[in-house]
Amino acid sequence: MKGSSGPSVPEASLRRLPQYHYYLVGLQAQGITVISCSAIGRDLRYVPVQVRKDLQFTGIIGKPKVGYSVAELLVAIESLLGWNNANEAFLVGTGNLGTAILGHERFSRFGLQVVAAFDNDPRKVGQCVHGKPVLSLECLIPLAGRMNVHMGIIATPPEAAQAIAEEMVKAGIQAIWNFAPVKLNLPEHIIVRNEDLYSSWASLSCKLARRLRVPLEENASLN
Amino acid sequence: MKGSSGPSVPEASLRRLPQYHYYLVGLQAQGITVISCSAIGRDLRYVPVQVRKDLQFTGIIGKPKVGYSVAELLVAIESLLGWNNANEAFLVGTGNLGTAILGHERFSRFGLQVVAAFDNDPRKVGQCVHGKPVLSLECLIPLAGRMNVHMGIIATPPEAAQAIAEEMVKAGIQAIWNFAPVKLNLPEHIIVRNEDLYSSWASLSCKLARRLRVPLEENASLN
DNA sequence: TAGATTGTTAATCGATTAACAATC
DNA sequence: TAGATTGTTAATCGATTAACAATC
Repeated sequence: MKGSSGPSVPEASLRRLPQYHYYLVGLQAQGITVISCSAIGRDLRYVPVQVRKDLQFTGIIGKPKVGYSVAELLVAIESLLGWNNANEAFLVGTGNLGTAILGHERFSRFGLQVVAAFDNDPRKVGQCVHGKPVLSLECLIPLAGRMNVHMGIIATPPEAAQAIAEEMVKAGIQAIWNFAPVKLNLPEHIIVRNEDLYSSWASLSCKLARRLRVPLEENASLN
Repeated sequence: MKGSSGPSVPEASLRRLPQYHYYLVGLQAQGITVISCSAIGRDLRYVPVQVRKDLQFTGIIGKPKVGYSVAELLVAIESLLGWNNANEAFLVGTGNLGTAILGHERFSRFGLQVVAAFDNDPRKVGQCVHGKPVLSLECLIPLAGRMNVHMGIIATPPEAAQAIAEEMVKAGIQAIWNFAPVKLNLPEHIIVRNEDLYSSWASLSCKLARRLRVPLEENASLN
């Protein structure tokens, strides 16, 4: 039993959907109203059938020989991703990264609204960062309940992340976006997304090291 | 022909290796010198055989009934990921995100050393951000050649990303870490890693929307 | 109509997991 | 030795791609 909201979207498709979204917004700005899988695939470098499979999860039905309605797709993707109604979120940790996230006003267009930030540094508490109040960590639990916040963002040093996450769970938060490079140990039902920059860096760094290590002539045959 | 550096590591393992690394550093700090797959798996929530498969790519051979040498694993992972010798990198875009990356001094421990930042805002050029000089974009190509820099980080608004990436390629840069939410169109041989925060956000947001949409009783059976 | 494009079923591919022999 | 743990081969699973019928 998968609930009443259709089949669950595979992680891989979920990662591509925002790319289609960004692309479709661009098309709409150019006044283009219909688009085919092959055109999307050409511009975004995916095979057309993959685009088709992904778009099927939106429930939008295309017209053979014509394509899909750009406007319909946009609405459907936003609805599928939950971007149509705002998620209010708390952010903990107002270092460099936390500050950057607070300042990224573009997020608000995609349903993410950070309503308050938290820090344990008394010099920061009481200040505003990018227009958001920085509060003491002790306020997190009482405020989350009162404001009915379901989402938490962790941008603390790794050592603090687990404790903060547990606080968030106690506060009734259901989904956590974790920017600290630690695996969080939390109850099954909490939705966690780890944004591990070291993992990404590893991928890049490994491939470059490989490239620089092997003789130049071999590079062509390397992927 | 896959080059002379052993079999290429699958992306999925590559993403887990930094997690093992972080975990092993912690063990070493506690004075633990050997560790088994089952212990790693228990703490990091992976099945032991997966840990074993991943660790095999390091080339380190464990001792049955004992486990793996923590020190050996650390050295091997660092070498595999190319973290043992510094990659000098250029960063373009000194907005919130670019500033955060520049300030993340922890990266330098993992072989990433940003040597210069670039921006097209004349008010920023000539300043320093987190100790790194901000230069005019025109300096990128000549400097990259002279300093032999192979890595570029893009932290610009999406509209600028493609043009910057092309500049980087002209400058001889071989690997690009792209934080702008656009698919870059570049020659095959350029190594690109997209750090698309919207993709991550989509995954989280979709799952939370689903959770909040379905009746509470069904949540238990939802994953 | 003819041809391009969608929708769908089947085949392929790669990654994860299971099973089990080898070893300290 | 007995038992835990590694290393490896085979089975499973899911995602991608190929093939083809349906449709405007």
